[in-house]
Amino acid sequence: MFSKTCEYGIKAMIFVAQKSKEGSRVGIKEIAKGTDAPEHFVAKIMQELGRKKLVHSVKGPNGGFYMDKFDLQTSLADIVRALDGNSIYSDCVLGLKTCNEKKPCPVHDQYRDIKKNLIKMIEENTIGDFNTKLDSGKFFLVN
Amino acid sequence: MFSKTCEYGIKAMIFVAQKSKEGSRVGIKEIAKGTDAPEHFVAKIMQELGRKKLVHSVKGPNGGFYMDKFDLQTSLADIVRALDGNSIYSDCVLGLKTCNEKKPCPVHDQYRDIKKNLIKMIEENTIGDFNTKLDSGKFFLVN
DNA sequence: AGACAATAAGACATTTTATTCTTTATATGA
DNA sequence: TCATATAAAGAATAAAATGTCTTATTGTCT
Repeated sequence: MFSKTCEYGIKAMIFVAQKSKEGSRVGIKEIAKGTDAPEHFVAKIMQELGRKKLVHSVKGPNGGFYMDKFDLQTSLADIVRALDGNSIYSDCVLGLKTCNEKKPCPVHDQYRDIKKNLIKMIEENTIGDFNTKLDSGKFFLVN
Repeated sequence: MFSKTCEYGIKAMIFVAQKSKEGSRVGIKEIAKGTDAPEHFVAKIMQELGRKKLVHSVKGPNGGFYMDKFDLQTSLADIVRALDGNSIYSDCVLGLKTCNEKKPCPVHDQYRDIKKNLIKMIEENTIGDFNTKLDSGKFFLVN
C-alpha cells in the first residue's frame, strides 16, 4: 500500500504533533523510539518533510522537530504525496500506463470506488485530528 | 498495492483464460506480448502458478499454458495469495505488527471498510468472469 | 568565543524485488 | 528414433527500497 518511508513518516508526524502540543520540541531519538522506527532512517524522512515545510525543526541544544497550528492542518495525503509521490492517485492496479474510463483494465470498474475511498481517507484526516483522538488513549503507534 | 509479479500474474492468467477457451494452448512468448510483460519474468511467474495448480501446461511442440473449466473458477484472490502471500489480508496500513480492534493504529477504523472492499473485489472476481467481459471488447490488457 | 547538542547531508551497506540468461527436461511430430 | 519446440528450473544480474554510519553544519548556552 504505502512504502515503509511513508509508514514511518505518517507515524512520526502523528507523534510529533502529539508531543509538540505545548510548544515543546521532539528529538529524533525520541521520535524513533516512540514510533518503533530506525533512527537514521526516520531522521532522513523528517528532513525531507522539513524541506517540504510539513514540519519545523531547530538545531542545537533543546532543538528538535515541532509543529505550529498551521502544520497541524497537514493531511495524510500531503505526507503521502511528499514521500510516495502521487502514485496512489494515478496508478492502475494492474500497472497499465493508460488505464481510464475509456480504456480500462479488467478491474478498473471494481477498483474505482475503493480508490475513491482510499483517497478520501487520506485527504480528510489531518494530523491535528489525531491529537484529540490520542488523548483518549484510543490508538497506538507501536506494538 | 500489488507487486509487479502479481500484476503480471493476474494479466497473464486473464490472457490465458481468453486464449484457452477452445482448448488451445498459449506459449510464453505470446503471453508476454499479449500482456506487455518481460518474457522470462512472466515465464517464472507462470511456472509458480503452475506448481500451485492454478494453471496447466504441457511441454514440447504445440505446448503451452491452458486452463480447464475448474481453473476458470480461480479468483483473483487465489492468484494474489499465490504470488504476494496474504499480506493484503493481514497487514496494517501503517505497518504495525499487531493492529486490531483492541489495539488499533490511528487509521485502523477508517481503513477497515476499504480493506473489506478490496478483499471482496479480489474474492468475488474469478478468471472466468473476465472471459465474457472481454468478448465485448470492454477492457484491455495492454496500452 | 568555545563547547556542545542537535539536525542536515550524503556516502555506504544491505535487503528485497525485478529482470535476464543459461541450461535442462519433456513431449510432439516427422 | 531424432530433431525441435516448448516449458521448467535455477543461477546470475540489475535496480529499487530500506537501513546504517560518518561527517558537516548550525543554533544555543555558558
